[in-house]
Amino acid sequence: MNHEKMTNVSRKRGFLWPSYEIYSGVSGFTDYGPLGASLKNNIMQKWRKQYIVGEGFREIEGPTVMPKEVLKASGHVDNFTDPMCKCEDCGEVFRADHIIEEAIGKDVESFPNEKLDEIVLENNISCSECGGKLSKIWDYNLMFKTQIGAKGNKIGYMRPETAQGIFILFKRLSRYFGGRLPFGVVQLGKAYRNEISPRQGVIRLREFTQAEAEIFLNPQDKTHPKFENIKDEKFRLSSQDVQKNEKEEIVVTGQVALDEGIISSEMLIYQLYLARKFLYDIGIPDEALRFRQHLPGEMAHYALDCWDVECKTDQYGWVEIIGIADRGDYDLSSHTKESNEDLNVYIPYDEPKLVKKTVIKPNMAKFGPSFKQDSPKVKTFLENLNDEEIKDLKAAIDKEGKYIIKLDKDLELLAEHLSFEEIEEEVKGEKITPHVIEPSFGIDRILYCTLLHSFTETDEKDYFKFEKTIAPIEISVFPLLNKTPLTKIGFEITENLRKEGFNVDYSTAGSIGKRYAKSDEIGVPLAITVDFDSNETDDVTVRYRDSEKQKRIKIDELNNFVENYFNKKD
RNA sequence: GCAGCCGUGGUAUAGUCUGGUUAUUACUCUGGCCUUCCAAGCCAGCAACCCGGGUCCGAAUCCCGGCGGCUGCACCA
Repeated sequence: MNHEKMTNVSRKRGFLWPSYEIYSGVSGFTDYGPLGASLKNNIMQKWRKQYIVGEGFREIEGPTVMPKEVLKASGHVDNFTDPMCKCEDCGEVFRADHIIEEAIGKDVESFPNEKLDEIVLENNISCSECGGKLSKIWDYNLMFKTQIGAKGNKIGYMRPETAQGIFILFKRLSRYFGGRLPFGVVQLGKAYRNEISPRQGVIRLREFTQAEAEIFLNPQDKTHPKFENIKDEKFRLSSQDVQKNEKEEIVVTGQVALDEGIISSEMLIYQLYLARKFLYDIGIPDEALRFRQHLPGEMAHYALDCWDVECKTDQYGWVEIIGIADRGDYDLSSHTKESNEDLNVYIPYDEPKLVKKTVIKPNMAKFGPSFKQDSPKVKTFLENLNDEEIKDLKAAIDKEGKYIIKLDKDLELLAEHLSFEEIEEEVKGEKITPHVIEPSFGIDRILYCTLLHSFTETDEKDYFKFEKTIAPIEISVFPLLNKTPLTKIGFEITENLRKEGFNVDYSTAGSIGKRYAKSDEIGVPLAITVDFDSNETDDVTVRYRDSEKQKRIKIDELNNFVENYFNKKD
């Protein structure tokens, strides 16, 4: 692990570059160079393979510009802000709640801005730098704001997370999945947050890539069919208890974590397992990872429970790279309220439930004479009673022979007006608002950690020891010298491998040693060298990046050999 | 956003205090030579004073503003 060397190589070789460099750059943005872009794509492809192919989730792609209503409902318009104020003399900008707290020693977090303005006036709070007058307080919202359409009266925001795009499609998605829970939907794409002062390179970007899965499930049933397979997997956990009481991290199996209530559900544990498996497959070892539960005050406005996967770095300490949250029904309920669309599913019971209940049979023949024009009202009243009220009514009539209905006037209901019947009713299911378990991956951070932990220093060389399935370039082809027929053979080999779908670099530049060194450095797993013997013996040298061992392979068998090596199934 | 330090080819740097010839050096990179494998050698070449303004006969160098980087503070649902 060596941040400094790694970032140098990554800049030099074309993984990560600062954005808008020729205009002196803008912080909080980053460019992926040729190798970085490929690496990122490979990581995202691998992610798709795990969640879409492996778990049967389905992918959607929504717009990145969202109308205000969506983010109002999600809570981002109101909660994704900081109250700010500015000194009218020196221009210094402050967090309003902080400067107030400092001045009067009272916690005013989540007070409305008007209230904060009042407090500033009443307590005569001034600029802590120059003593100048403070401006009115405004909200600094971390979302990028824009307008939709020419009139400019439709406010839009760049989405601050990809998740909302899935929630707002819930009706169509639940129909797509046949109305059955659980189901999983994923979205990969850009999200935007206008950070006040981003630093730390690719760790905190204003525009970043997320890969999120939203798993909709029955709140009564957070089990997972594959939990059985992973219940003995061990997890290194830093729970709320561990953090609050400054205990050692605990290492427990999934089963124990469930039994002792450390993690609340099978589904959540299974997602922790999947997240770790993914990271392992792209070359981030378990030792570099830990699971940390959010503390109550730290939790986002929507979360019931949240576990971060954190990765160890030498430069930034433990960095959050994945958040796995139980969002409860927060989002679907909020969107139901805001949009007036029912975002729920009908859950049929395994077996219809037989519910015993008492129903009222009004004796309509007696109604007319007794209630006259009030008859329909009495009928409606009786029809709208719930089980509890029917019981009370029956009890009253059994005991006292009458029941007073209080409508616009009191009406006396007698035993002769109605009869009761005990029936058994079949209830087949109920409507519920699903809960959501959300694994949310920060792709840029994960890519950084992949670079950091793949970067290997030995006595001979420093290089990216990528897992071969994510290496941006898979094979290097080198004629030993820049001469025919070596170049001709080399070029043919390159073309053949490219036809098979391999990402191949062909180069004749510089000495063979230099080319090997560069090829290793950018993490190409295999190099193929054509020499003067190749022309006569029809074979070439294959060299492995990690061991630097070489072997001769017949040119005819080359495609087969590399396909086996990369285990490519297309 | 604030404070301190900093910004010279792709990389690492000399020169800045004390303004003055064609901006130093090494590596890298590109082309060539090389009949045999791990950054070799030889020849040739590309390539820089963060941006804008000011002072001055003259600015990489001094002054002001901006942008960016690092560190600290603040911020990071």
